[in-house]
Amino acid sequence: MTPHPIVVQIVIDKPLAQGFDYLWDAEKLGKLPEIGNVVEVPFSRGKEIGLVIKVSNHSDYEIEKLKSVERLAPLPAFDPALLRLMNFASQYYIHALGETILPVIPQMWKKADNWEKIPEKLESAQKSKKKLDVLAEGLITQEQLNPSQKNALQELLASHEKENQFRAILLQGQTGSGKTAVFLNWLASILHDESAQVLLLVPEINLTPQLERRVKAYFPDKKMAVLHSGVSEKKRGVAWYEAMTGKAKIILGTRLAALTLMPNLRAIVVDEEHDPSYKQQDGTRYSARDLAIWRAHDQKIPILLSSATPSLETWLAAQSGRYEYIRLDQRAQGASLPSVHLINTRDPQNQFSPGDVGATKEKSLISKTLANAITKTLAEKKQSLILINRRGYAPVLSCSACNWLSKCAQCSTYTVMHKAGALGKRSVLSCHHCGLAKPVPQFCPDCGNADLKTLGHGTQKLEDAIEDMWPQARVLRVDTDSSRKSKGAEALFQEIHNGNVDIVVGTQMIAKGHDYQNIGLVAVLDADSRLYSADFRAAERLFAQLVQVAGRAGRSGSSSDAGGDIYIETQYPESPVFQYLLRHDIDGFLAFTASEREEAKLPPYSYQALIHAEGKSLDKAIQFLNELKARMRSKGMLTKELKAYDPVPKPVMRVAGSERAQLLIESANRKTLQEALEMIDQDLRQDSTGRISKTSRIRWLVERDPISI
DNA sequence: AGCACGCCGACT
DNA sequence: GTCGGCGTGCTC
Repeated sequence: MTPHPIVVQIVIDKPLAQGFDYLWDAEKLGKLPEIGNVVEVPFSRGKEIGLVIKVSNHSDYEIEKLKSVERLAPLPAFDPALLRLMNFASQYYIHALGETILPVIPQMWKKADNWEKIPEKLESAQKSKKKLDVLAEGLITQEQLNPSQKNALQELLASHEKENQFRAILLQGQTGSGKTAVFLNWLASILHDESAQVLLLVPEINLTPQLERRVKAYFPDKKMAVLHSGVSEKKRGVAWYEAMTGKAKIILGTRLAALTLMPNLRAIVVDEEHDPSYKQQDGTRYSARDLAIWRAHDQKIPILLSSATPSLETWLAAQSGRYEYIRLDQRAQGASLPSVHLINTRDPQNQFSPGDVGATKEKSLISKTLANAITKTLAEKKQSLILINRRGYAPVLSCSACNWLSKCAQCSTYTVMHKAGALGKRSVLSCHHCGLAKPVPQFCPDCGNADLKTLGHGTQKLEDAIEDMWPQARVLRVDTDSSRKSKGAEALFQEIHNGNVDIVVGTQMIAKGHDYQNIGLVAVLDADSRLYSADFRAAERLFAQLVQVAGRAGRSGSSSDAGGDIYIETQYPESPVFQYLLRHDIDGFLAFTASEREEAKLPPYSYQALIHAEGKSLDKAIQFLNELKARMRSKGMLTKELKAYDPVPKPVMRVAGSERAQLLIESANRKTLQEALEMIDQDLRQDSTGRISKTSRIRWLVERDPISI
């Protein structure tokens, strides 16, 4: 053993708070260790991929017992800026450092056996990429900016001399106002510097080939790396490598891209910054938008947040001057705002009566008023989009004789009836929470009665009803089921673009990220289901979705007439969500929501965290959380500053056989909450005496800034 | 998180 | 007598 062994501390992808020390054999590995190196180490009986977080000559552990680093990945070391971000994320979201860092490494780099063969792979990827570049040529690379866009761009560029400085900018503008063109032009100016890299974050569902092509067309001579879960493993591995080596200048990706190493990162754009998909819902439950802002601040670079309906947090920051505020209210290309129509479904005038021609009251799932509007839209040779946020045929099957309802065997939910597909597949009852599907029974399992009825309706049933009502119309259903069956969502969207469809029935996914040219009407059928929810953010989300949906109807760049119509069926037309929407008053709605939240001391006027607990029985989960709360009290943590509510079952209490509960913790003070969460985490991890009995075998998780409660 | 070790109940 | 339940501790 050498007198001065090189010792490195490694973190691995396990929920272990500490790192582990290993010896570094510089001769065998060919290099001295660097903080941020990706390595393979022996761990327990197997091997693990880890990251070097410390290099020294000693270990608190017995040197003789140290194992050695096996291999060093042919990757640049994670730089200090990225490690600062990882450290912050790990602390803030109360997750082990290793569990925060390692999941960002693409699968291709997690197999150490591949490391030697990787250069070839990278080369073959280069070649196949060339083809795409050729395809991208010939696309429009410039767009005419209208005066409003030019102003916005000027404002962005004006403070450009403030290099090396954090700036947060909210770019707020209606759908169709041309936000994308503005920020792409802004990024272009930053990319004048040959080595500069920019990060463009988009919500999960918005990253379509369309957008990718558009960005590519803007920057034909810049290398772009696309990072999202839909990209093949190999491509992702290559893109990630190109981002971290600085080769790729434009990194376009979903939330996971926010944690990618970019050595020359100079600007960040978060498109649709309010979108809930920026919040990761498993693993480290981070908000990619919030982390991006932290990163921009830390690295002293500008970040632009773009949205038609900003999150309340961002909007307030812009209102108060903490963020720069750029408005873009003029719609591009003369497109005008759609007219919003609220259909009061309680008003009999809006409903079919038995004597009506066309559809009977029983048969029609939509109001008479809406049906008339669709007929009119068809006559005008325009397309209609009909949204209902429930896929399948019907949300539940029931027995007309006894009170049997189709329930999932392992979850506390009803199973959704899905009708047979074109491929002769059987109709099934499927659970949308655990995925379990079984054939639809012929007879009631409880009483044997053959008369089983569906309750409620989803996209499939609506599709059937629409086909019945307008037999001559071409109807297309777009939801995760139909896009799985055909060649994916893109193929379906293409059908709409090509004008091969008259009426589109689908879930929210139709409304995202696609600019259709010939939409005359958009209808939302189940808005009420999300209006009065236990989740205080439901109205905000619904509003944002409705504005987005309305934007689809308003896009009519090619035709000169006014924007289309949006119809919303509701029992509560007087609700503020709809009233502000009627006036297209986004700021009014946000101001109203802000005052409500302030009064109720809800976020962003307070800070929250959820402790999730999951166990074999609900009682055990609740008991665990009660014990935790009692411990918090006995430790004097529950003060005026920090409030713990009572543990409650989760909205879907039982999933895949385990039962779940949650405890909400709230404080007006961010730091108080942070400290409390750290204490709770330590307390729960401690394996010393006096800890909460592990007898109940509860799996628990701390979630910071939950977006739905 | 896994996984092995080890200590108590119903049974191939 | 064992199989296997799960509480406990450990992983450099």
